[in-house]
Amino acid sequence: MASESIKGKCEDCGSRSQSLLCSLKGEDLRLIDDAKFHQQFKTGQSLFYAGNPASGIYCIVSGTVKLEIHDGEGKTQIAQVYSAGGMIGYRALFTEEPYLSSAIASEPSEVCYIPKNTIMDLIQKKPDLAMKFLIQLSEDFRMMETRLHRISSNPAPERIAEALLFLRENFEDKNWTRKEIAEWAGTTTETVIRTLAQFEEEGLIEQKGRIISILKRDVLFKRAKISI
Amino acid sequence: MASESIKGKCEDCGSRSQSLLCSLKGEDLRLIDDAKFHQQFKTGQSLFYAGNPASGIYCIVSGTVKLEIHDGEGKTQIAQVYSAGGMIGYRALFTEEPYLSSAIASEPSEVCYIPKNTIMDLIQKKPDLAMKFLIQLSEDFRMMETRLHRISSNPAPERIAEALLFLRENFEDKNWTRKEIAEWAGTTTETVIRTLAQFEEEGLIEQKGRIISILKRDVLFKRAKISI
DNA sequence: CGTGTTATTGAAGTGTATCAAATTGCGTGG
DNA sequence: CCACGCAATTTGATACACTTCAATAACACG
Repeated sequence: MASESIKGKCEDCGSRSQSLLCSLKGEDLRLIDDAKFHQQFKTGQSLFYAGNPASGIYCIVSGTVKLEIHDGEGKTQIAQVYSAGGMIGYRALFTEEPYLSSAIASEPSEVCYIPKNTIMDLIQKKPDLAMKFLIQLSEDFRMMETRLHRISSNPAPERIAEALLFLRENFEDKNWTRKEIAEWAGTTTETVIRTLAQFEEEGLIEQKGRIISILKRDVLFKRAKISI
Repeated sequence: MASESIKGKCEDCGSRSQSLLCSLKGEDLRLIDDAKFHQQFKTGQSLFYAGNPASGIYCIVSGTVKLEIHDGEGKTQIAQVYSAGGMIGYRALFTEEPYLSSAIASEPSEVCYIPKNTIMDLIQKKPDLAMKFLIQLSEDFRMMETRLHRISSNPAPERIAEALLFLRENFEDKNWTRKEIAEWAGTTTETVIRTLAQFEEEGLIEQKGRIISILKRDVLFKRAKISI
């Protein structure tokens, strides 16, 4: 199980500035402060599983958490990834449905859990908070729509190039496994390995053991067919 | 170009009851009534194109409209489909980004265009309208996430079975072309045709010319691996 | 220092896309 | 109402990208 630690204050939280919720001030911030639960997760541990009822949201203080969708045959798709300042499961605030995906810490992570009703009360009080959620949701939606199209219309090398870029640009310090890259790109570990070898041969990247360095970012972008 | 017609009243609109927006009453409804533009589109005509700036939303009065994403090589993906009561482009209310997809009438359709600021004023006035949008967006998001996973982890026959069911259950009276089924399922027209022939051989469906009848709905569901 | 995950390589099979060409069916205009 | 034209459908042949399975090597972790 995840370990609970002594409550820190939102005021002192390093990722507060990036977070939609915790950028609140004064009285409002204190409400969250009082209601939240602070937890730590080791790599591979799960915040929640698909099918679990959703009763609150998770704000990431540090680390990286991935949302995985599993099918019956062991295939896993990484639907989304969040790091410090990110907010997980907020869609559940507005629907009664259980989680669609499982949340797994991809590296040691600190997380604050905030109960649903705390947020809902806040939204009642501050209607412009709803607008912030709308903006966030709209952006996430757009990204999901883009991925749907890319995954269904691009061959594996394009998707892998895109995955490399996306994962590196958004999570600079993290080293992703080939399995994770595959699960993000919607392909297999073996195909990722073979494609990375190809990219290395072309001088686009360099592999030192498990570490991947991007050498020609611009060429890789072209390869990923990212124009938008 | 689409033809504009004489303004009807929202009060008299047949699809009002199903629509998030038009289920408003009294004064609020009248605001929309005054601001809206009523248009008609023939099959294949476009409401807007990907890349166009978004300045309002479209409410479908009758007919069917599909959102298509195109890549550079002529491949098309149907991202979403809406019929009477549906609302298109509402995500644009909350972001400044241009449309990601093009909206095409899939059969003769009546549409009401409502300018962005009319909606935004209403949300200011009625904060719970924001909540309705949040709910709608959350549901659409969930569906998109589900599709992403399905498209990347299921082989073509599963996806086609799923497409058949989805398109039939949600748009009963409409006959979809094999091309449209392919564009929804993320495959090619030829594969759809061959797979339909297979389904027919198995007695799951029946094809009379361009019309597809579903004979064994439950078996088709199993085939589509829909459990959730 | 073992043990399990991650990475790598090879061989084989196949699902699907692609291309091409013929046919059917539908809507439109004469 | 019929004929024309175009789009939708169909079928076949071919190619190959990718998955799958299997077995080994390298690495991280307790």
